[in-house]
Amino acid sequence: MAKKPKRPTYSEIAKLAGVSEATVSRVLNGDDKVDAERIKAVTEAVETLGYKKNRAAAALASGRTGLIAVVIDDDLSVFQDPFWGTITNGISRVLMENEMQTLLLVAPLDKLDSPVAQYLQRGEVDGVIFLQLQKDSLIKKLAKQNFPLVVNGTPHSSNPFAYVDSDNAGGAYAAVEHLVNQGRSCIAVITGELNNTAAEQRLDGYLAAIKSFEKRESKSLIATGNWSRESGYELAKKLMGKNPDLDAIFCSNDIMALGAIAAIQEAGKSVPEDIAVIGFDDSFLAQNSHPGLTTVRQDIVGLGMEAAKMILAILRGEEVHSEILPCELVIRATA
Amino acid sequence: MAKKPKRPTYSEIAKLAGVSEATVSRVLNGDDKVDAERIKAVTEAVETLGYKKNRAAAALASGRTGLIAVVIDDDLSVFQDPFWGTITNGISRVLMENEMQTLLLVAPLDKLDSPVAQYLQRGEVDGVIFLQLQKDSLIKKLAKQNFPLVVNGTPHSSNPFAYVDSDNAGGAYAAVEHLVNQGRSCIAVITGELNNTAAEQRLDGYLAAIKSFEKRESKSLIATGNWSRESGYELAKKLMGKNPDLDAIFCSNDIMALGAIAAIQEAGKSVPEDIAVIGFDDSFLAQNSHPGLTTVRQDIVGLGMEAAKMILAILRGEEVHSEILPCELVIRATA
DNA sequence: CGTTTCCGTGAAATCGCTTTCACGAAACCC
DNA sequence: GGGTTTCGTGAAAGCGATTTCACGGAAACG
Repeated sequence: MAKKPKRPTYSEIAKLAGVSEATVSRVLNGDDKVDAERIKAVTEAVETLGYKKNRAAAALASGRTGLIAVVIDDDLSVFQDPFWGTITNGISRVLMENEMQTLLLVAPLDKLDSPVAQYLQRGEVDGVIFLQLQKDSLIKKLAKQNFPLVVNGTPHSSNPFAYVDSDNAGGAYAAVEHLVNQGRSCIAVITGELNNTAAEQRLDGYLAAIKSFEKRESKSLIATGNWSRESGYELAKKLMGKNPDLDAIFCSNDIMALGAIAAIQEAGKSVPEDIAVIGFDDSFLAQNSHPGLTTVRQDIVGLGMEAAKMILAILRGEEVHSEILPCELVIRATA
Repeated sequence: MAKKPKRPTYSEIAKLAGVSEATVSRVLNGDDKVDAERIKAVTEAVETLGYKKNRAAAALASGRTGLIAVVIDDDLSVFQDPFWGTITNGISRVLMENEMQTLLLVAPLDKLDSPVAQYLQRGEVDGVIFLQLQKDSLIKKLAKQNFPLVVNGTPHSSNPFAYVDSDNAGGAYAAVEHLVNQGRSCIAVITGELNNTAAEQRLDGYLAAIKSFEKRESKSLIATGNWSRESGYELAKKLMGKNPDLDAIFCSNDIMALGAIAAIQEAGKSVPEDIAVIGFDDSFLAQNSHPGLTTVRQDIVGLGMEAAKMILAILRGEEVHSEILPCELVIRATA
């Protein structure tokens, strides 16, 4: 099967460098209390022999595997969404630079004793990054056990675990601000499902902006959607019906924005002349829409990179604080 | 950091089952030449102790890591594409069922001595699945070394490695057949970049169908695109210009199809009344387009699952043959 | 019935690295 | 200056499986 070129081991390095294997280990693991000369000798020996550590052996001896699990919930059409691919890219990049590997765990998370749950608690990985926190019972359990973990997305209550998230509220605020600057005065919002913190935060950003720019506030300008194109379409219709002077809609994601645009155009109005529309995510959909959808972009790779950095910090025993990354308004044709 | 509930080892199992550790190993690794009674005893002991194998130890002793790498090229906007997330899902599922883990390697593959290349050859994984084979120098090298690998996508020449792919030609054929059945007679094609085997195969399928249904064949009906919306838009314009009686376009992906539709509508014609359009991929884009895009769906999860099964078979030392999965025509509004 | 082959089994070596422990030398203290 | 710390170092004991090897009994042979 595989060839056997017999890779060098500590034994050879130790011999060549004229030190003990223990010292080789110390040097290779960055233990500082080693004589500079020996460090140099070992480093050179490693170099000339082309030594690469055997991870399995290291893992067995140390109990640390060098693996970080990225857990993705299996259900849903999660996989239609390029989001997780992008964030995983960011994670993987940072981990690789730090000699750690990314282990992908795709599985349903509902049950506390699911294979994944067991796997994680079995010490097969050093830490875990959750890409979604809807079903957080497992996360809570692990957090309670003090298992190194980082979550993507803001948790509901003041949970005890570190997380990374985009500045959803800030992004929404910027979107509304842009609409205001364009002279829009009757600005509506179509939210996502409100049991979701991202949806909440985007709504909060909208509300904060409306208040701070003293635009019209009204229940009739707030429509609760469910992220789907359908809901964007229907709710835009409703909003237009209730508010004849409506001149802008901020949608909590791109897909709903596209639905809303369809509804507006069907009603014989034009975008953005009559009604401006802004989405959220800057998804592939937004990038390939016509007219080009103005939207709020998240730094998804950045989220992944931050998450990875945080888990590494946790493993080093450092105190970590959650990170909120800024969003960027991408102005195209619809607003 | 982590707790120490001291997991059971072979030693405990052996004691409880009244056999040697060697026998425990034999049972747990499916060696058949063990007395049925002892197998039962060991199995029960494993059960009552809740034993789970320590992978690091197994890896060290056996030289097999239980890890399969999934390699994705880092450059490009690969990550905008949900494709790889979906296929990885399929891979992961099958591997998990077989007690193997999915290791994600995201990295540039151009150089033969890139970190990833080194990593793979270092025996840190048992096998590898490549999700893209543009830059196949590394793949060829590994294949030459007899390293267990599977590739997604049809390789150019008769390369010596196993691959999985969708039946691109068959899907294209079905699309054209559908157009023919609808009474279309002047059917054009917009291809992808032709250095790409998928683009080639889709074109081949188109050509085969045109020939077999005896529709008009002409260079002027074949436009070479580059997968982008822009190229779909421009080429559709050109095709309409050259062929006044054009009544259908088959596009090699959804994005170009969307571009083509825009061009057609701009020219004052309607889809599908005047000109029918079919895409390829059934991407998120297609699923959320209006009017609904008729397109060809690949079984992407299936590709992943097949790839995983193949690598497992290779590891078992079995002979494997490449797999071509059928595509399915998804009929919506545009054709 | 004696001899040879076959087979299931356990003892023990091994995989390559980490880490504890103890030791001698150097540095510190009063 | 004697005694105590501190510090760098190497020997050696694991880590928890796998796998080779040799043994003894059963089966097969002549």
